[in-house]
Amino acid sequence: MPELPEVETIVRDLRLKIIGQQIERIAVNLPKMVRGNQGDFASRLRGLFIKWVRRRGKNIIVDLTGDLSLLIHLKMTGQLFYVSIDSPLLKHTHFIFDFVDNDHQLRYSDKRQFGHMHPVDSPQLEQLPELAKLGPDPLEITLEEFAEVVRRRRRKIKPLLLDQTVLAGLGNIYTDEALHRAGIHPEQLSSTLSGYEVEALYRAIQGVLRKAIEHAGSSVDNYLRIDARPGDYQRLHQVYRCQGKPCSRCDHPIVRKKMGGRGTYFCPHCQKIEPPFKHHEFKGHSKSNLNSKRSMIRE
DNA sequence: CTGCATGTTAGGTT
DNA sequence: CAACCTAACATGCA
Repeated sequence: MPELPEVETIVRDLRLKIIGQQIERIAVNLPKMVRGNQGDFASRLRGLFIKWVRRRGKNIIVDLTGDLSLLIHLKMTGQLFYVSIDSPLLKHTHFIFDFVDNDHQLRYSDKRQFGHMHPVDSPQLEQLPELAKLGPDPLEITLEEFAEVVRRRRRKIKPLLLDQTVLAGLGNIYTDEALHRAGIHPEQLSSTLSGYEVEALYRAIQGVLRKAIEHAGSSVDNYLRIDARPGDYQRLHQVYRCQGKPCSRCDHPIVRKKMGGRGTYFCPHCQKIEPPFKHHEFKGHSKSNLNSKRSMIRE
């Protein structure tokens, strides 16, 4: 569940709490959640100071002294909490970090145990396949670069946007929200998008992500902020888990459809699959082209 | 009991 | 090589 806006919120909140702190000890309740050498995880990190916290796609990177970085991926149900040592332990708490001279703990809990923590020598971070393979951040890519990747590939647009090697950070919620905002059908072939549609999609992705970060992410199912408060953006979802509700733009009901194994939410009325644009048809001024939204959009 | 939720990777097929 | 499909991971919920 945690996608770019949720991970970004966690990273920003963590920065305010743990930068400069020294790790006193770590309790590892479920060693298999550690990637790399499980045996020396706690001893390797003990005594180190937290220098910085950052995000790469949906990964959290905690940079420590001693040229060590801790790579954390929450996958679907991972949660990080920074809470008082007195606060009751949640059921699936797998790691507890204690800090020197501090009455708060950093806790990692993960119901389904898909997430992981991975200590890596900082200089070698970028060579890790899981980071090296990631595409550009959707908030940093330029329109030109975005247009290039979208048009060079020949894939349905939704799975393309979900592919972390193409763009790093979008998940199921924000692809559906962005496609709705741009008025593009999730199964539209990426190579058939007009220049206008590519730009609309680019702005929709960035607009949705920025808004979602402003609202501290979407709390559906699992995600909570590090102080256990929920995010706020789920109230602003236009399509995700809104099946049956009227579309905010055209009033037609939002539908849910299984696509490539995942739930996909869209408005079949204002997100239509457009046929590939053919220049010679346009030059001929065929009636269907003149009357379609597409021909108005294209030069 | 069944099916569904979702991120990612592995492995296989087209 | 690219695109696409399914299974797997583990748990809880309707």
